[in-house]
Amino acid sequence: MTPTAAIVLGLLERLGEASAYDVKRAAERWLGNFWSTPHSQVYRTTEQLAADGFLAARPDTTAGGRARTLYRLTRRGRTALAAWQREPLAALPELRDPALLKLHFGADLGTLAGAQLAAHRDQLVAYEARQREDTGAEPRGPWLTLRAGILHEEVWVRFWTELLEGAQGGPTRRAVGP
Amino acid sequence: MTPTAAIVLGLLERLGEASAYDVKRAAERWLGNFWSTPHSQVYRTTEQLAADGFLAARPDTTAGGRARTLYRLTRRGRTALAAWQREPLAALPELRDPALLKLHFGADLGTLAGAQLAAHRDQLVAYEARQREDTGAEPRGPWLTLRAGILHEEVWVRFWTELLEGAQGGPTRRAVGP
DNA sequence: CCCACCATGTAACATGTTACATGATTGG
DNA sequence: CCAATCATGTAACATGTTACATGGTGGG
Repeated sequence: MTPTAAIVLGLLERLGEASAYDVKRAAERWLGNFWSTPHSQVYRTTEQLAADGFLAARPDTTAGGRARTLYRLTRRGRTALAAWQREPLAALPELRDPALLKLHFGADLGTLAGAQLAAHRDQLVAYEARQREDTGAEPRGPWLTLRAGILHEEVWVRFWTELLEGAQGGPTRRAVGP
Repeated sequence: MTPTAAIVLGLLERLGEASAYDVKRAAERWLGNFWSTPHSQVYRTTEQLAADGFLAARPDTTAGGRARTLYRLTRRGRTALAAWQREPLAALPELRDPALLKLHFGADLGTLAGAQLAAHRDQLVAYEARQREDTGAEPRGPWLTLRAGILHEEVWVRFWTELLEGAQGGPTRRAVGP
């Protein structure tokens, strides 16, 4: 079960019968915070899952609008999703941030830290705004992932801010202390 | 310039002439902290960079040992690396953590948070040990990326700890406050 | 001398990214 | 009615992952 497959199954459970495009929009709305899934990926995955019997596909016949395919979970899909939800997960993600690569290889601190700091600040503001919109009524999952995003953005802001301040102090000083 | 290409060029600048395997080991040592690069990827990239004129390749002729190819930067490679280092970078990384997916889709909090917490704690301990080994003499880049790793692990530990405590309080309570 | 592990690759396949194409819908 | 945008896909290519293959080397 690849992450994308889990996303499609999980969202279709919520959406009932839906098109690949619907799934893509739901993914943006609910997961866009920490996981992006290009639409081409979603189309490929729905097709694959249907071929493997996890989804049932049928053409949409409603009058008007372009032809499209609707999907819904089969019993098998539901079972697979539930099994995936139950499995624990000990694997850790990598930071894998290109900005850290540049930092490692000696990019100019002021330039890099300035650009990153601005971008992370914007992201943090956007997340906080979204968090304020949250009524607290919906399931906890989405709220918690948003909180994770906020915590990490706070760390990035702190990290690049310290670097920037250190860079202003001159290149011979150590930027941050232990 | 893909990230992998930048890694290969950056490491070869440091290593002088080296084999793909040497580059892979250096990547593990220096970048393993936040970026993994499977050896197959490194072999493909050195070959590609050589074909494009960024690296010069020559067979290793030293007696004994298996035949292998040694690479070094060409002038063009050096120029490309310097240009990459100068470019600012405003793009942000995604968390893209499978554990957050499970969390979003309602995995059991106790199980998931327990497994993640243990793994992140181990990682944090390992990073802190490595940081203590650091003499402070080497270039700052590697030290700074290690620090970034530590800050993020601390956040993860905090995040999953709060969830775990919230889960013990019972599923009707909100796990964490704003 | 043989087994395990290091070193050096190649190959197949899955995933992710980018670009192309084109039919509806809607706002100006 | 035209342009922009939403919706619905397909295709090509790059990257990442996993598995295979096999030659050296060093320790028991």
